[in-house]
Amino acid sequence: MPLVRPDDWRPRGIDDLEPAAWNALRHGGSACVVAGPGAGKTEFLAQRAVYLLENRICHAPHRVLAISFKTDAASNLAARVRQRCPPELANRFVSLTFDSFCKSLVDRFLNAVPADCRPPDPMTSPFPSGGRSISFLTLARLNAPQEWQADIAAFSATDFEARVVGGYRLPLAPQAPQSAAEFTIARWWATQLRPGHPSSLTFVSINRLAELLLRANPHIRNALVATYPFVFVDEFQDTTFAQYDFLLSAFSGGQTIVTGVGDDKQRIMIFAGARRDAFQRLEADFGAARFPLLFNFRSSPDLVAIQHVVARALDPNAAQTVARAARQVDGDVAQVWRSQTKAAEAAHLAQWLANDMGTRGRSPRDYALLVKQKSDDYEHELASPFAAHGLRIRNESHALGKTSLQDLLSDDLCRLAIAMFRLGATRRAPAAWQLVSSKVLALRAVVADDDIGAAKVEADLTAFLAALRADMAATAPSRNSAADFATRVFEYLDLAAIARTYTEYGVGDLLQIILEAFCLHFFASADGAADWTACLDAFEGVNQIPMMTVHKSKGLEYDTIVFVGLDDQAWWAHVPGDPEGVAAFFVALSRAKQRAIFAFCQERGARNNVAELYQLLTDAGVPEIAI
DNA sequence: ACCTAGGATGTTTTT
DNA sequence: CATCCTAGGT
Repeated sequence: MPLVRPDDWRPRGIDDLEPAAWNALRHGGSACVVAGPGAGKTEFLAQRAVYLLENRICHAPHRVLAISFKTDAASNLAARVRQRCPPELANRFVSLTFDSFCKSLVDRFLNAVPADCRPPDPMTSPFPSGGRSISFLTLARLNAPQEWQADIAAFSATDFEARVVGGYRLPLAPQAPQSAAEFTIARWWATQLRPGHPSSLTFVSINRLAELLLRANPHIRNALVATYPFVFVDEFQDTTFAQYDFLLSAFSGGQTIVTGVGDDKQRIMIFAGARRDAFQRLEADFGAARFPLLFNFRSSPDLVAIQHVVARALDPNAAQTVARAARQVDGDVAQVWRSQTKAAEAAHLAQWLANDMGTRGRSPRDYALLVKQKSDDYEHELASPFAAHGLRIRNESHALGKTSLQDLLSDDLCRLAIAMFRLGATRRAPAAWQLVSSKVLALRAVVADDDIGAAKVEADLTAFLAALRADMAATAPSRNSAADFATRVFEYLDLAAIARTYTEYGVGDLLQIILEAFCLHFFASADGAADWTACLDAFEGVNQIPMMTVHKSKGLEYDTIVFVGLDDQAWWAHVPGDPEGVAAFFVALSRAKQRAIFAFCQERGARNNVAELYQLLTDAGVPEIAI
């Protein structure tokens, strides 16, 4: 394998890399970088990007393309690279999600999509129209020739799109279906692309159209390959059929060096259509070499030893990782808590958390409550026992109309409104002012060099905020007063201008969904708040203990995690021996920097199906304590 | 209007 | 497995 050695290069912003990371960073070909929990995946990718750019291994005008699954992962990686190298180099680091990359290709080269598959311009919002999968498969079967009906009946409604459509390449020219799969896929496409109708393409369709576009237009593919000699793919173990096939179609052939980073032991998205063999395919199709990273910068040595027991259950050849973080707590780093009733469990948990925060000087954000699913149920059960100890829970998935707390809090309009209210609640909020003034200038369509227009808008904004501040100071928070102020702020911002200025609110009903969710959450946060700052803190979850599913916790870390509901009821879908369940358990355990607690409550259910998970803890020497 | 059996759903992201 | 939804019946 070719090695590139620009010799004196040192990592930026950190002291050093582990030896395996150096090897992976300097490797001249494609690579599978196997990075367990706490290995510093994002840092590795950022350092490799800087290495390639600074040493002109990726020289202008060539670029490094980093593909992530989630927008925040893509933006975190981009921010890390910007911190680590000069802007003229960082500008050639392109960090996108799979879906935004595919959609940008289809949008840009719409007319190069073969005509019989070309969606109308503009494409409509690719969010799931919902609830047609089952009837769709039934209908397809009823319309199919007799000999294909049995095969079609065997397709599963839950993953037909991800596995079957996602793994299928559209033909360059229309052709008659040759199999049950092709027949059903053709019917499926007929629901996506209806001539004369506004199309509602899913993300899988957009991916397939992007793949077809590149295959049908070699000059576009060649330009893409020439632009990006280096491609990074984060969380490679979760690559779906469609995503892998896109990567293969677009970038295989030897010109592109692909770096896939991930960890099969954290492969928990099979149920949603991820491939089981993504890393093997990367080795086979791109000649990728394997580089297992061995350091764990997150968890204390005692926790790393426990993680290793679980890791060995998932992969008997799993290498022993090297703990680089120090232990900060006395006593057990992991325990199983066994309780009889949910009430006893909740009371003990609340008291223990309140006490631990007090004695160790920790904040609620250092802890996390992890659950398998249905966090709303656990939130309802735990909220009042926690309140009795002065603790509040921030349930990331908390339902707010058609959206959730986490989606509301990351929404641009919500952030703008909250910044307005922060400025209404307090004089000093420079970050909020920065955000509000720039967004309001955009909403009022003030162009960059229009100083007079900008001054007028800012004067108007200042006057609005001064009046808002005076009235908020004179009014206690309540559902009613919150409703009045919300109306006032949204009227000032001007919803029509918002729909005009930000494309995401222009189509579909996102604006309505966000407004409804904002009101629900804002009114609830105002209810009983001592003052407006307390209301806004409650809204944003300041000083609240995060609660989320294991799936959402992937990539995050906390001093102490408490897994609530390690029982057969919560793990109803788990069949003993299924690696995906053990992987979910591994993800939960490996979020902890210092301590992991597993709460078992007899009232919640038995522990026969999940006995193997408790056995792993027992094997690792984790004690069980009756509470 | 109400009952009931049977089916879908749950762990997810994405412009 | 538990819960919610809905088609089809009264």
